[in-house]
Amino acid sequence: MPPAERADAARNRLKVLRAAEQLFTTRDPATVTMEDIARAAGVGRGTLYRRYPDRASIARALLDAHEHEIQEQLLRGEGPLGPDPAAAPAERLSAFYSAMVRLLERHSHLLLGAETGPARLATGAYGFWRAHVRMLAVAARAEDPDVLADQLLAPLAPELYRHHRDRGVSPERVEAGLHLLARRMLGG
Amino acid sequence: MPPAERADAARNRLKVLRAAEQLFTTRDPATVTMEDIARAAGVGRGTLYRRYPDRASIARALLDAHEHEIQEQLLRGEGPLGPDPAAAPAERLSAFYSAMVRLLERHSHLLLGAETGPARLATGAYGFWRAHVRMLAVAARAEDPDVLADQLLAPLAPELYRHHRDRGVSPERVEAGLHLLARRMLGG
DNA sequence: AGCATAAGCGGACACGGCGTCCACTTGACT
DNA sequence: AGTCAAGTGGACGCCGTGTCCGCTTATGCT
Repeated sequence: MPPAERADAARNRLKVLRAAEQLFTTRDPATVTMEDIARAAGVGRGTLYRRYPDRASIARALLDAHEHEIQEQLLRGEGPLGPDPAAAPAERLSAFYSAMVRLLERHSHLLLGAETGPARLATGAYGFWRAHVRMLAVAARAEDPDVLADQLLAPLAPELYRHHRDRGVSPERVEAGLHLLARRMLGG
Repeated sequence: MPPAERADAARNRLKVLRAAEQLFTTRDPATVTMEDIARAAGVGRGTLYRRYPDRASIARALLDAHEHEIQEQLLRGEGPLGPDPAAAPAERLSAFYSAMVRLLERHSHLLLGAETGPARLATGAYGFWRAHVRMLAVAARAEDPDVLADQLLAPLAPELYRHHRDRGVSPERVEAGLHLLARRMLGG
């Protein structure tokens, strides 16, 4: 097994994560540099690079816990979010959309810091969401689940969510639009 | 009126555009640098910057003609693509989707070179597409046309299209998915 | 044709972020 | 206390960006 993390390393990891979270929520995540984070955390550049190769990996580390929580609920949770066989696919997709809107609302800064553009689609998390939505599409006897899954996930793009919010659109309106999408595309 | 473009300037503009198009289609657009383009075009960096402040503006110049063609058809064309009052909104959206898939298929390299991420939503072209789709949503008596329009445009994100194509999904399958979306969301 | 002028050109330059490397420090284990 | 691997941090080289300015060349006028 891997040797335990050294005390100073752990201390620095926390300093880095705190500083990064602060910076991401304060400024435009795209403009935050590695050096900014290192300086704010009070560590050297080398120390930062030792653990995190780039900005995205730091954002991902910050998101990890939150994303895992949702993934956990999808796999084992109660109600329409979890694998309830009684719930219709459309209902389960709606519940998933709601959970994602909550995630976006709370952490869109991090999501934007994590990956924007093509890289997002190659993420492990994205693969998980796709697998889930694809499964729902299959359950709803959709024509082409592979394509449909990505198309149903497209409106969750973090940049679109931020765009809406910045223009004064409430999370509820976004959610309502997504629920309609779920009902129309997977509804009985 | 502005003085006419000098002959050498015009010559260089063409050299730049040809070189850029070549580079964009050959390599990953994201990795093409200004210097690459200048070198390939056989002009100095200063000359390049004189006209184009960044890579995106070059890609946009290359796209311009194609996008205007579609915009022209939306405004004045025949059939369901144009402003045919006899065509149902769902039908017109399907026609729009088909046109966009053709554009993506032919020029996804340029679209990726132009803007990826948040910037895309602030583009003039995107605003035009949104206005069009919004109008169709209104015609179909949709609940929240502003939000719906963006959600209907989301699956046209160039990065998603490339992602599909790279995984062996045919344009026809993408198009079929979009047509289904159009029918379900705006259909009678 | 010759000239004056402004538009165009292009390379040198400074800046900033990236990622690496390595000599030094510090913590863990005996 | 001693050993040694893990960790640290800043200096360094690289690359792309965008600007600036002295030189060149097209153009229009006489």
